[in-house]
Amino acid sequence: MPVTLKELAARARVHPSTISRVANNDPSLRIAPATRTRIETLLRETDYRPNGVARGLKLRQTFVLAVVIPDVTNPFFAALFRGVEDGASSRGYNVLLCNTDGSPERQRSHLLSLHARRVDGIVLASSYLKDPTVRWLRHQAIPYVLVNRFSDEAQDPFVGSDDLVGGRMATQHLIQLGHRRVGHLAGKATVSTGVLRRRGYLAALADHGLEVDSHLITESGYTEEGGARAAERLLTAPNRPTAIFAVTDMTAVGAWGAARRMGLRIPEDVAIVGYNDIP
Amino acid sequence: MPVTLKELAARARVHPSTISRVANNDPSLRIAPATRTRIETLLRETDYRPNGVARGLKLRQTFVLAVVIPDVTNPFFAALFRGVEDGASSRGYNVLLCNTDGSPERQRSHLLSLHARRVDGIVLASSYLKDPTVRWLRHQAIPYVLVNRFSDEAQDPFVGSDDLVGGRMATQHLIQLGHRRVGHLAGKATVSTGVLRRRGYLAALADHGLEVDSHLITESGYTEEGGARAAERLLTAPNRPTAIFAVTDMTAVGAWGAARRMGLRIPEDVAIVGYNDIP
DNA sequence: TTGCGTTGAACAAACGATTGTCCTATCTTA
DNA sequence: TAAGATAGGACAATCGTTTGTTCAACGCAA
Repeated sequence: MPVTLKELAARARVHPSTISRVANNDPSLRIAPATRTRIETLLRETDYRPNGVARGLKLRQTFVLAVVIPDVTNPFFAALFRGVEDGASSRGYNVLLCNTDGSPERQRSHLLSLHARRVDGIVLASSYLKDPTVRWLRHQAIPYVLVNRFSDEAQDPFVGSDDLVGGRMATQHLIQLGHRRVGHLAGKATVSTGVLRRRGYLAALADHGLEVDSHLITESGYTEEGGARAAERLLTAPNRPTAIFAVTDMTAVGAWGAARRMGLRIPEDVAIVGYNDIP
Repeated sequence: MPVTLKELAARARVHPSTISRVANNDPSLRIAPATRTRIETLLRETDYRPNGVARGLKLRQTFVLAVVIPDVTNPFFAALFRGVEDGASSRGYNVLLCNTDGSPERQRSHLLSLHARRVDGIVLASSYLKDPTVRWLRHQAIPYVLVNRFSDEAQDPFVGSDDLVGGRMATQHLIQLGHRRVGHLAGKATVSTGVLRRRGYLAALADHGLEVDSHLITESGYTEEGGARAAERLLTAPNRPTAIFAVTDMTAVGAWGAARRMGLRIPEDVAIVGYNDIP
């Protein structure tokens, strides 16, 4: 059992508060040098470290953050987490990681749990449009920031890329390579990235006077398998696209695999562009 | 500010302990049905959830686990984490994720922090041979399990693959394909996986009466870049190997990239086998 | 009416740490 | 030498829950 203030106090024959003040280097403490030395030695000998739980209760600060993402095996989110953890741990924080798999219920239950745990802050990268959980979060006392995806309806703290512009640029790139039939593996209509990147795709087509062929747009979700299935639909259809803009890199990878399995060369037979910049 | 037992007690005109007992469905509580209903209604109305920090202090159980790995952007460790988190969160636990980048100091500081936080358990997947941090951990009251890598010197709880047999099988596979000059991108001598897989490699060579050429063994570390650099060394040397056994999949990926850049075909010019089963 | 068993809760002591306040010697100074 | 200052810590409340114990009021039987 780890040592407590009370035990140390008994050993040093002083009051626990005195130990605490020495350990925390409280400037308001006036203490005899000899006593201070005695206590400091004791602290070192016993390798005392204050109980973080008790500390959290008293200070109302846990030094724990949380990152909520769909799935950490997706390299994009793994990298996102690393960024947070690197910054946090160097400042004395630890970071909880929660995977939602895109399930609103899992997200909700995770957030309730994080709230009860009194984490000091939440990075939420799996929000939906008009997300009830985000709505709830707004009324709680916990600082939070939405990442990558946002939830409309209100101004939440948000950091992410401009998906509209990004989707437009990606599509434009394909068009400028000479492609006239550009397909889109679209994200979900309930997620900001999906909606905006699709809108960017449409804008780019309009920019170049290309007509929208609804058969060239198919929902893929955000997984590799989803991308593979969607790409297969697109590429087996009559009059298939010569290029594809995939809503994320993971779906692009899926599309890539599907195209290869169908014997298509990339980029000669079909060009593929993703979105995320994963390895 | 979230609601507390004391506040609810005031509103329901009962003692806090009574609220607690109703909330926890304490069987030892005898209570008038009317009072119980009143309290239950109140609990629902206020959406009361006990403060996890206070609870953790009193119960001496935090319902927090921790996973310590070198780097979550490595798909192998990301998958490892997902496994833990899936099992944990369905049982009411949250999981802290710590990246060490293979640095003993970062590992040590993380473990001290986790200890102070009174996590309920630690999954450590970044231990060294004769690891002082593991040595320390053995004397603490926290349950732990070593994963993937182990630390010798003592019997720690461990789960992982048999790296000796695995390394042997991988190498054997290459030999049976007809390769006579099989190179090895070796892990570090300070890590169990590195040592054992190398030993497995050597055993396989011996099994087939092949001589060990020390030029065919080069340390690569566990990163993609390390694998690339090491493979480059191996492949530019005179009398280069026709096959390579890489200590992990990430190094194999690096080797793959290096070989391609050098204009070598895989597996015609050089065969590559990794270890981990990542996507 | 006295005594006893229930009912229905209140009480209080933890869990460990933090921090504002109070107290008692020992000096200092007039 | 009496009063005030200062040094050196002790005290105690608090953070929000949990849980063993106590207790008043009531009902019932003898």
